[in-house]
Amino acid sequence: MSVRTRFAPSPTGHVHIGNMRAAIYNWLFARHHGGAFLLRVEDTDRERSTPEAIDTLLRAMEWLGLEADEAPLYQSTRMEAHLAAAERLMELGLAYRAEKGGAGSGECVLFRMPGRTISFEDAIKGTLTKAAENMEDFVIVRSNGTPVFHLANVLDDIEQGVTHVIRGDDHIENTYRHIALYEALGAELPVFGHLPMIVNGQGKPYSKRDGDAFVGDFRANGFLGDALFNYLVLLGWSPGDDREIMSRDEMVEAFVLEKCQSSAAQVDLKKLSWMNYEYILQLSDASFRSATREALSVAEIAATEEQLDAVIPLIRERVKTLTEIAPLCRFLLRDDYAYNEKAVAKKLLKEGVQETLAALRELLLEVSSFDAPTLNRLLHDYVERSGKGFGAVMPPLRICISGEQGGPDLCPVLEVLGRDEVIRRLDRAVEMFFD
RNA sequence: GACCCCUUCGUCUAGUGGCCUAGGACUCCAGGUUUUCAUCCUGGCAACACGGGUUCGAGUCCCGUAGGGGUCGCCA
Repeated sequence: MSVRTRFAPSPTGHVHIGNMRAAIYNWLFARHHGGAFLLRVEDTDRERSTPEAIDTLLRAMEWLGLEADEAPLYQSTRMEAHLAAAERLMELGLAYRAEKGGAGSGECVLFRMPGRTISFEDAIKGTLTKAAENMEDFVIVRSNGTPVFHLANVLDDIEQGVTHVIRGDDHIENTYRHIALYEALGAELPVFGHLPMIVNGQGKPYSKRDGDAFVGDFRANGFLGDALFNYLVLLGWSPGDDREIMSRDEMVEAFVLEKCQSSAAQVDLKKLSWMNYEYILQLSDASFRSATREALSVAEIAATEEQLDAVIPLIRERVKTLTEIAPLCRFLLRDDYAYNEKAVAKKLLKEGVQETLAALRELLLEVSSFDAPTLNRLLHDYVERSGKGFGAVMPPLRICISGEQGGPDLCPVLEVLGRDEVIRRLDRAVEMFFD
């Protein structure tokens, strides 16, 4: 039988990276075996499962490139089948009506656990066992007549022909119950594989306060879907060799459950940033250009296509995340940039700087051609003649025209700004800091 | 508390009894290239949780201990 895996999230409006990693592993596993990856939306919790929440889920999957092979199954449409199965189980004596104390009132339907030890071979963790005396009968239909997760989940997996259930290890306890349900329903057991949790930078479980654990937040923070995908794949799995940056094809080819880790993994934003940088470098010129256009638009910085032509080469290999684009471009496209106080204090308000700037002003005004190579020669000559050193010349000039101590290569920046603008900014800064 | 799961550098990991004086990557630190900014190059710091076994030999197998996590809903 060909492999069929599924991602069965409950749409809540946020998609946690732990869930998304499970989706990625299911996708990879199905692709590796030439099987199908399915999506089932477990939307039976009416309160939380809004159209917006489902949209958020779908968008997150699209962003990461996780296309499903069949139309999604919405669990809410399957209630009749779930209840019919409960009836069947009651007829077989495998489930029964009863009053159970607690939240509900009235009779609900409980599934009768078989009363024997249940053991299964987990594809990731090995043999897992739970003794009969530690398992109790559980509710499968509420007293209000709606089916409970366990019943719905198992029935839908059977319905969709799921052969491998790969999910978080917080489901291990559920799996013992689910196995009993499969058997009672006379269905063949799928292979189960339980993934360890993903924890935050402090090694603790992600909580509501760890806002950056949602897929949408990573996107908003300037990470690329492919980069997050690659990072998440490596968080709990490895190809068995030293490869890290991998193409989808390579991942699909190498992905096996046996190489999954069985202990929790901690998210390291620094490493994610590094990986994101590597992916940004691999972006096509057209993709980077449209990313730049969007970043500038969000930051409300206007730019013509000609300006983009000039600015992009300066920043192309300097951004680790897309969110760094706008701040880096700002001074190139507008003159209302702020002067970094620390930079000013450290590099500008120093002995001799005013004279240096005055000298540079003259040279820049007179230089025959205002292009980067010429400007580079000009600055070199000045440094040599004045004996001041680049450290005393370049940084002050840079701060005057950009407000910052760091940034793109200086001479090309001067060229892009043009002579008039550079002189104007120079005069403005000198007036501001030295008069 | 009961039951279940987990444990190699700070982090992600390689390692399936000898190839391990434990390898790679990220981070960090030190040099070098670039006399701006950044990149890049080289080097360095740094781990088998602990205690018992089994074995000629254990990071790798077994048992304990400790620590961490999960589950104990008429949520999913």
